[in-house]
Amino acid sequence: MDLKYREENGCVIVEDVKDFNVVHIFECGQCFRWKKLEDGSYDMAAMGRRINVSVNGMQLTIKPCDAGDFEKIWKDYFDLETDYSEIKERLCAHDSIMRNAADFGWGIRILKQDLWEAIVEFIISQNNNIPRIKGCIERLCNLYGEPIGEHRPEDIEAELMCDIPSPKVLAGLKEEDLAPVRLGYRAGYLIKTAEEVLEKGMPENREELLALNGVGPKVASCIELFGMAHKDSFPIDVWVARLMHELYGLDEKNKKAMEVYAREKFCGCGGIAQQYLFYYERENYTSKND
DNA sequence: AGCCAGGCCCAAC
DNA sequence: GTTGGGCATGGC
Repeated sequence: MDLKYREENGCVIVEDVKDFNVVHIFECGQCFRWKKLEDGSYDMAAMGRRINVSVNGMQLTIKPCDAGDFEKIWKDYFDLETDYSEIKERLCAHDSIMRNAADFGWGIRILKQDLWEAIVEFIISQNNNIPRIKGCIERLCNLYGEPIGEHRPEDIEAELMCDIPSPKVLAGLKEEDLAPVRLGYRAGYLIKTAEEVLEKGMPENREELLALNGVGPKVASCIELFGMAHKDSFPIDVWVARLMHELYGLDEKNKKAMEVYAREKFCGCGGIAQQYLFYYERENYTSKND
């Protein structure tokens, strides 16, 4: 795909961006640190940068940003060279359930996040709920992460924007050092995993992910999907298991059958399908019950 | 107040 | 290889 973009006033502006909605992307459960500002744009510190992202019509603005950073980092981070319309056509052609889910979360894109960040965040995510996960990660970053970016007076929380702490920093901690973060039993997982990564380097495949302490099949799938851009990876948590039963009639306990179904029916992008379904199920479930 | 959450580890089969 | 108990914490 040919990306039309330009630098302007320290920003990069991308034109003709389709299938891109900041709420869908940042609130669909694939990431936990993007902060919504009052104007509807989103802020984060990551990849050694601090940026703000906004969309106006089909125009995406990343600030501050230059062409070098855009080409090197954000083009892939936001998966801008993938045609999601074409993927949705294939996924929904013979699947009215998927059609509803993809109509609902039409602007979702699977982010290619920093691998170490994905490892840390999805270890924390296990047997946990999304509001609390966000709090844990924010406390962890504020306590042990590197501050990033300029303090902008218009942003009250600007000075608190910090990156995910490095393996080296986390490997040097004791569990009691993490007590203020309130990670529960996950604190030990995080420290041991940081030690393993420091010693052996970053994992490169599923087998190496599963060897990390606190990483099982579901967390490994999330790391593959959101930190390695494996769009066929199909994480099955309690929400996905429930929806595969409710919507597709599969046995709620049989994860093997769900993996087979996803592989055979979801056109080689089970991870994208999963994210449409996950967002659809969660938003409808929570709005139904309050 | 109690059930639940983007599950995993480990021991016992 | 599979199954089940235990697990910190706090959102709702």
